[in-house]
Amino acid sequence: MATAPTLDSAFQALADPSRRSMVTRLSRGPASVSELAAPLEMSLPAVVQHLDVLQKSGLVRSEKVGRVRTCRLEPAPLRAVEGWIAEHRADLESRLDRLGDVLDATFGRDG
Amino acid sequence: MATAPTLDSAFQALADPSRRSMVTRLSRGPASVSELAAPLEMSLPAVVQHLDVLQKSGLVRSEKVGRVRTCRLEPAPLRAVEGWIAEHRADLESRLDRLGDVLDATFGRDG
DNA sequence: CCGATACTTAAGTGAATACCTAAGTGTTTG
DNA sequence: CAAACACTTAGGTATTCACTTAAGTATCGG
Repeated sequence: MATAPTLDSAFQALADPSRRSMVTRLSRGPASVSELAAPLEMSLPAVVQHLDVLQKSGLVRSEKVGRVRTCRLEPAPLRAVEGWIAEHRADLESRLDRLGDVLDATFGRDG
Repeated sequence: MATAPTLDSAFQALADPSRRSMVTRLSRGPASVSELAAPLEMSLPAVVQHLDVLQKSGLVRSEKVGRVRTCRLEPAPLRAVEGWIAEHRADLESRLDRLGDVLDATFGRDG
């Protein structure tokens, strides 16, 4: 479970709707802090705190040029989170499928 | 964004390693509260609190028969979370792919 | 029917979150 | 060079979170 610390902070980061809205915006391309802040009805420092959470989780990277900080979404942590869920859903659903088969075999496929 | 409230609580629920360990256990089949608690080094009430979080998020459902409560994983919220991430990752990566194409076209495919 | 089992409820605590306002620090622009 | 701009830092508050212990409440097994 070496990937656990990343999953923790990534799931945590994605748990907040404001941060998900920032991720949605960034999935369409890089953006400045002000651009990320624009649709959110909160102070700029609050937005920056959300951005910190996203950066600490590795989901977002940013660099400052002049006075504007440009933020980008990172694919890797997104893939890690998607992978974790996909595995568990696959385990669950294959088991549910087999259960369906058993029920079919026991009671007949057209019940 | 009608699915947002579910995503909130589902991501939140999955942000904790104890709760993810419970989900992992349940992806292999139904389990009682004590079975979920066994590998976790915390009190039973703490485990039940985590279970409540999982249930309120819709990820887990449970029913009590006699004195034992049996918990199961629900596929739907797992699919919703996976879908949200898949969409955003797809947007991001297709954009990164196109960026790669542009760089290739500008500088040549073998640099 | 009595003790063990499997939770369940209640109440409390310390740390982490999600905001805020106010006052900075560098960068550009007129 | 002064004002506007894009953050950045500092500090404060109210709520939520992740636990804890202690004391219940229904089963079930002998």
